[in-house]
Amino acid sequence: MNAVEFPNIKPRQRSRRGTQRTTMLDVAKLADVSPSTVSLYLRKPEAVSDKLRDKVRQAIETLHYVPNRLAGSLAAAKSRTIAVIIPTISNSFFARSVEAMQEVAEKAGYNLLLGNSDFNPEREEELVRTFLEWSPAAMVLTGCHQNERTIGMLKAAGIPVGQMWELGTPHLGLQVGFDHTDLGQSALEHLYEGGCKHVVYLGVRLNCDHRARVRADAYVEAVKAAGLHAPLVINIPPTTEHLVQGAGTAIASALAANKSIDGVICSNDWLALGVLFEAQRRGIRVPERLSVIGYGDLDFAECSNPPLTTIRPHRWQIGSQLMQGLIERCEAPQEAWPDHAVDVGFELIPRATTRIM
Amino acid sequence: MNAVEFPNIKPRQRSRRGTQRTTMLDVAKLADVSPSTVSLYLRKPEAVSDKLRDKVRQAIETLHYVPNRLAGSLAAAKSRTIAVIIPTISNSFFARSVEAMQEVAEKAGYNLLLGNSDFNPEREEELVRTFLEWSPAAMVLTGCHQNERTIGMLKAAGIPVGQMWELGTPHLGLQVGFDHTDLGQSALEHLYEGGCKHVVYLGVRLNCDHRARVRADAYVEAVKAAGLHAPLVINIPPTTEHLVQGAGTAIASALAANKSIDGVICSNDWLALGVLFEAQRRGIRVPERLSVIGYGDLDFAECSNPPLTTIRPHRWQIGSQLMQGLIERCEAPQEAWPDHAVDVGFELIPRATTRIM
DNA sequence: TTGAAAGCGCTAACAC
DNA sequence: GTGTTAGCGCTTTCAA
Repeated sequence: MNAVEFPNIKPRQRSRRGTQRTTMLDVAKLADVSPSTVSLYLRKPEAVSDKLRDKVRQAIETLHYVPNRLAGSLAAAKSRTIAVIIPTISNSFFARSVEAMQEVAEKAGYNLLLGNSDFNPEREEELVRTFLEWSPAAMVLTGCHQNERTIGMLKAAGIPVGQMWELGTPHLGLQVGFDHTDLGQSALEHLYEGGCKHVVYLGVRLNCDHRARVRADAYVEAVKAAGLHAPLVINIPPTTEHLVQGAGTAIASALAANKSIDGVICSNDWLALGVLFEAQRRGIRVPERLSVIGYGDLDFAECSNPPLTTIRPHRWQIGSQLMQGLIERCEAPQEAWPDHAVDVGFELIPRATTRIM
Repeated sequence: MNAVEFPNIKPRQRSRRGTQRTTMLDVAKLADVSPSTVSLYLRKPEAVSDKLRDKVRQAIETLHYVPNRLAGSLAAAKSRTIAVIIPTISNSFFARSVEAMQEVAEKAGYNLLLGNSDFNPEREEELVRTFLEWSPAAMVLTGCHQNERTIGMLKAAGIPVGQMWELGTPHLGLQVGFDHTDLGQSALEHLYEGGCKHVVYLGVRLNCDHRARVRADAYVEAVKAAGLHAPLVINIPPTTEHLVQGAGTAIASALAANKSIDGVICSNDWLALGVLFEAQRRGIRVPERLSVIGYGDLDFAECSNPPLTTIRPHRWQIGSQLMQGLIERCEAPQEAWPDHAVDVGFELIPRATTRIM
């Protein structure tokens, strides 16, 4: 049996499945203008007459109107979100770049969708696929070791793509980074110039961190070219929790196996710190008996004992320049997106863990 | 003069402002089913018959169809994005929690929109406002020092809200964190128990980092209660780039001003490291002459010289538990969102920079 | 189990 | 400068 049917008392309370949310229409009604005027006001306030501008502003305020970006982006077929994929957040190298990107993006009215790939191309692919569903205005990737499918999706998406921290192929649009081969060579040269006769390379995750791998490879080639000794790359097992510890252990056993080692290039400052701690523990004099060079110029590098010689990447600059360029592209026609690479370089900071002769 | 006008050859190439993008309609046509069947397939594949399921799957594959989440979220009046606001990314404390949240969120099919407030309530407010425009499914904040307007917006939004790293008021929904007052007291107690007679507190950004401030205040109260000496809170000027350095300088001058100081509680392990470096430089024996306790249990704490006594917050757990709870709330009716606080505690790790008697 | 149809809240082309 | 109107691509009743 049917219950007594009330006629629709409320004359269609905002449609079949209304959300009660304050909409642009509500604002328009209150301000006594058309919805498109409200829309225009929101996008180009200067194109609205003073009188209406005031009315609209006031209506928005009294209603606490919050525009729905979902609807806006859908209608405009473009969003103001930029997707960023980094290997890991817990790494101040990338974190600083992300922070820089946030700052730049926000000023231009963009939001960041963040994901971490954990140095895994398949996860990167998955993230790109998911992020693309949000119609981002642009996409930022770390390095240039994307797989085929990722590249394909990105090409098909037709949005500006940025790659940071590395220069090379495949080139997906805008690159901001520096030459890791150059960096690896510079580190070795610095140690040789300081009088080292036998330099080893200490790294972690060399199998998945492509950039560290490139630096290590550069070291190997440069050692071969110099011909003073055989190259040795030590890859610390990635028990991430005890990275610093691992470096100490690794260098200790290398030193035990080969007494002639007198220089270490570390894949990052954390490892270098571990080496320094170990040297201290064993009474190995740094830099006389063992020279150490790091990478990153992290906070502690300047005041460790002794202060660490290291190589400083321009972490902030990488992020801000890339985002700047990307946003420009977002607001320019696609024809104005030539492939472009910006080499921001790096800086070798000689301190007290290496000798200068 | 008008050019020769061609009649509309292409019969309305997907509407006035079509985006050429492959849509659900394209898939439906190819699979020879209705759009709603495709939609259903995407959301509940098991509700579609085997035959149609296959046809749809195949059509999606051949067309490389990527659903448009913007449209989906708009139509459904809910999205699968969760907004996260942290003070700063370049801080492995929060970074680890974010990583944990990412992992949990992703498994459940959610994406993270990230923003950093830089410890500034006004920036936080601005971020909340912006993020709300995206109709997030939930919102995560750090700590519980939101301003009135932020709280108002959040209440009005009617979405699950999470607060991490701190327990207290205002309570906006789900809190996962620990008691910083307890932590401050524990640190002091530990030093007193080790025989310290005069303990100072070393911090940074105490004016904006509420949690560090709470720990410092707890120290002050506990010192007063013990009555052995006057409390002293040193607030390092926030020249962030040389945090470790700053700690060394600060402790050096404190020690010079008052020779009786024999213990330091550091607001984080970085500062503690700076103190350790400084002690080494000046030949101050740790822990005999000066005991040091940090906070964070960062990577290097275990293998510094001497290994650092510190307090470990459960960074990963905070993120994963909070996200877990939030997602549950997203999928439950609003009535099932009682205010709830989870105290995950912390762990004091005694190592070699403090004495145990 | 499947399909038709009516929006979700907004933008943008166009006319006035 | 302002309003009218037709979608953006999807979800979700509702009826078959």
